Amino acid sequence: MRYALPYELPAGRLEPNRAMSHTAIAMPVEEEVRRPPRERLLEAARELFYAEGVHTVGVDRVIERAGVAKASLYSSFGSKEGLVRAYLEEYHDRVISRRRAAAESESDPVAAILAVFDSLARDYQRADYNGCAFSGARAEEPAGGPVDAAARAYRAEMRDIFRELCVRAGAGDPDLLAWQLQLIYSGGAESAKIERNPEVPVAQRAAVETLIRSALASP
Amino acid sequence: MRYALPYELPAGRLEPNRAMSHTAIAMPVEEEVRRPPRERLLEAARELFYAEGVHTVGVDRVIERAGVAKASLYSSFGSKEGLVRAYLEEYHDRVISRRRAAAESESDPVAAILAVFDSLARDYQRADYNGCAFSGARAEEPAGGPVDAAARAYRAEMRDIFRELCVRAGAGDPDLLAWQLQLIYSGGAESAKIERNPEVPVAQRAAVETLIRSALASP
DNA sequence: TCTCCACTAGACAGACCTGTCTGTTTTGCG
DNA sequence: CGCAAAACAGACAGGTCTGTCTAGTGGAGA
Repeated sequence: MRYALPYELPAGRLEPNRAMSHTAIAMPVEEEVRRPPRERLLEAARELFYAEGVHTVGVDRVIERAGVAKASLYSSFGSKEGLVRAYLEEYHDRVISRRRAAAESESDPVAAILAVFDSLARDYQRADYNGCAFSGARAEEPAGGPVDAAARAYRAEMRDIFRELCVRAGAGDPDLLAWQLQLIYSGGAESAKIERNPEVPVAQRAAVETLIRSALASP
Repeated sequence: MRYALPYELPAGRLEPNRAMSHTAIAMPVEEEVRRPPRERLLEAARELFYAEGVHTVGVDRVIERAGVAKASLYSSFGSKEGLVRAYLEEYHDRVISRRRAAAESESDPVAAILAVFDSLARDYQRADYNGCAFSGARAEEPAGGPVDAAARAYRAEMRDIFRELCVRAGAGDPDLLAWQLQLIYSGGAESAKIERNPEVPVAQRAAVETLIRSALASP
């Protein structure tokens, strides 16, 4: 049925899509290859869920921002809950790998711990910083659900990163120090989210240094 | 029209209400005076909003738990948002006054700071502990709203409590120490909410002691 | 005893939200 | 070119949510 074209189809369809793929003069950087719906959905979900909360944002707003049909969402993720799961999974992997990269950029374990916190503090400067995605998502539903479990897994992995560095640094009680660092880590993210005050990263770094120094001094 | 009673009204009305105000044998403690709807609504809101989130819980569930008509909610609070505001206000006053009481139970400022954290740690042991109500409510809506402002006010007041104690304790930089204590405070609440691990209050207390000791040692 | 008035019970409107379904268009590939 | 699979647009069903409204009830005080 490609013969019977609607009357003004060309104009009507070229307007919303910013495709204009092949004009006479080729665009120098042709990076306008539309990424697949699944990726665009995940990106839209990341932006909207992170900024406004998982519950507040409806699927209609997600598909609108992604520029995708609703059926694509349900064929890719099964349900809104599936999209939320994928959103949190992507967040988990992305943040953990960035923190690991920060840690591995320093060979000295103490410097590595400070690099992890500096990596966190750099996030505070983003205009759209809104705290930890797990902390936010977890607040929107009662305890014991799948989001709760995902948040625990995320925290456990962060704590493992800290613990290994604390062992390598020779802390007297590496487990205790790892827990303490996680207190600062969560508290910093939460404080920066609500206060947006430059004192937060300053206090955070000073506290980390003090706690490490104290842990290294004890036998 | 009190003459024309519905057929089985007595049974129908006595069952849901646990009134049974005056039986033959008087109850020794007649504390069953039904508290006014506003109070019952606030109590139900506190339980439900705190446990499951402001957004998740609908007004129907609140009035059902309160045993109150919907019109009473809207005449007392104007809207659901009004009830949420009142819920957060009550939380603010209740928690702040408990922390102040803990601080004032000790004349030595360092002991007072530790008492504030012990007061927080006692909350962790409650079966229904679910973190800081402001942290939870704030996560359910975008930044810049009234809940955001209420959360900042709550945190500012807690920080004032800490700062005054840090000044009295003679900390080298009382502002910095107050910020550090708030990092531990928020991080402890968040960690205890998700992990429910007895290591949290242990690490919390140790971190507070270390940070205070370090702040007192510096000029 | 009578009269307000706060309260209760519940129906209802209107908005919104998730998830399904239909039909059309685009696109990738042989 | 031609076909099949994927993606699009959007209507729609069924449910839930907030907030309003009506009708009736009970108790306190004149």
